[in-house]
Amino acid sequence: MAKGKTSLKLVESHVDTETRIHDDHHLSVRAWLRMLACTNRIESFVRQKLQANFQTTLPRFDLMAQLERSPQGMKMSELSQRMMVTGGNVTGITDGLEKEGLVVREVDQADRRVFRVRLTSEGQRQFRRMASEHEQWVIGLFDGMSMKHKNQLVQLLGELKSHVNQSCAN
Amino acid sequence: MAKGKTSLKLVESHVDTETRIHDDHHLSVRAWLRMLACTNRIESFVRQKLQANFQTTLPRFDLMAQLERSPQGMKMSELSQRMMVTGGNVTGITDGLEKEGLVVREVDQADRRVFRVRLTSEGQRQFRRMASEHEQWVIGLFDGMSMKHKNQLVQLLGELKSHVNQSCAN
DNA sequence: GAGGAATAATTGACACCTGAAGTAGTTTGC
DNA sequence: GCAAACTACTTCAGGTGTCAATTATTCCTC
Repeated sequence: MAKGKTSLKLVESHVDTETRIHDDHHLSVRAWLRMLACTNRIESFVRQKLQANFQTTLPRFDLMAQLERSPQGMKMSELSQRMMVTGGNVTGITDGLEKEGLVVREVDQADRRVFRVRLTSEGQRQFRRMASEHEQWVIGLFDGMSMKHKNQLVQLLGELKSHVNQSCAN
Repeated sequence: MAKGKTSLKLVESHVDTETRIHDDHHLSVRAWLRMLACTNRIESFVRQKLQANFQTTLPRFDLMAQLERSPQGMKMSELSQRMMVTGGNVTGITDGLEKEGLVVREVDQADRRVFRVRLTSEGQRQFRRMASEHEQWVIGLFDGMSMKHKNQLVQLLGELKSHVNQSCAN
């Protein structure tokens, strides 16, 4: 099963017709499409910024974000779990970052199947610069929203997340 | 700039540490990461279902969804806009669907630069089956949520979307 | 009505991403 | 002890995605 990057771009079209959907039964679909629209816009924005300001990509940034909190390094399989992507994917992204000198693979002497990946000092420096900007971007995007509404949103999304997790468990 | 499918999988990790973030300044980041987590889970679920039940993918489904409302066909560039992806991408997805006999390209006599793409009758049949199931999946995922909360969510996301659009406009 | 700007679609290089198959090292159970 | 089962990682094929360059056609202006 391939998983093209962005996908579920039912978005734009449904967004266009969103106003025509009145049936309460469709409330779920509306919520979903609207959430998807928001997510895609924000992701796209962050992606552009990362590319323009740091010549890097979201997956690379994400992997570095994982490593930044584990100075002792992480196993490939841990990265895979945390990032919710397949192992093969982690291999590829790590290859790229290693080639750029931002991370290193180190064999684990205790278990020679394992690679511990960690940020180089260059990688750390670079990530810290990116992370602080990244936070500003996100804050900027949510800027017009009141704290109360942000809180409500966090609540509702938390509720949704748990429902989704239950449904997916099957 | 490459755009790996899923990306922004800061998700899982941040989700894990979410509870440790208390600073109100980070409310935006929390909301963002939580929304991303929800979206990714739902997308992933829908993707799996589409693959398992119909041996198709989300982008293909999305493209067919566009065409379904335009029996007279759509230009490639229209599809590109609606789906919010690049033209080159539409070319590829259309190629695949055409190969499977679900859509056809027809040259527009009025403007010979243009291809009109439309669903074949086979494509229509297949899409309708998929669409109704798709709706059920989404409704199922939102099932535990009260109508009131769904409405709130739709409201808040609408607000967010307009703020994001403004910020991105620059 | 001819040349240049604009538009429609494709192509190619590259980066993700997945699932499945393959390799190498560890554990387990008898 | 040692074969089978398991685990960690890589590799490969295939479907998305992007951007930049190319081709073909149309529009626009003088």
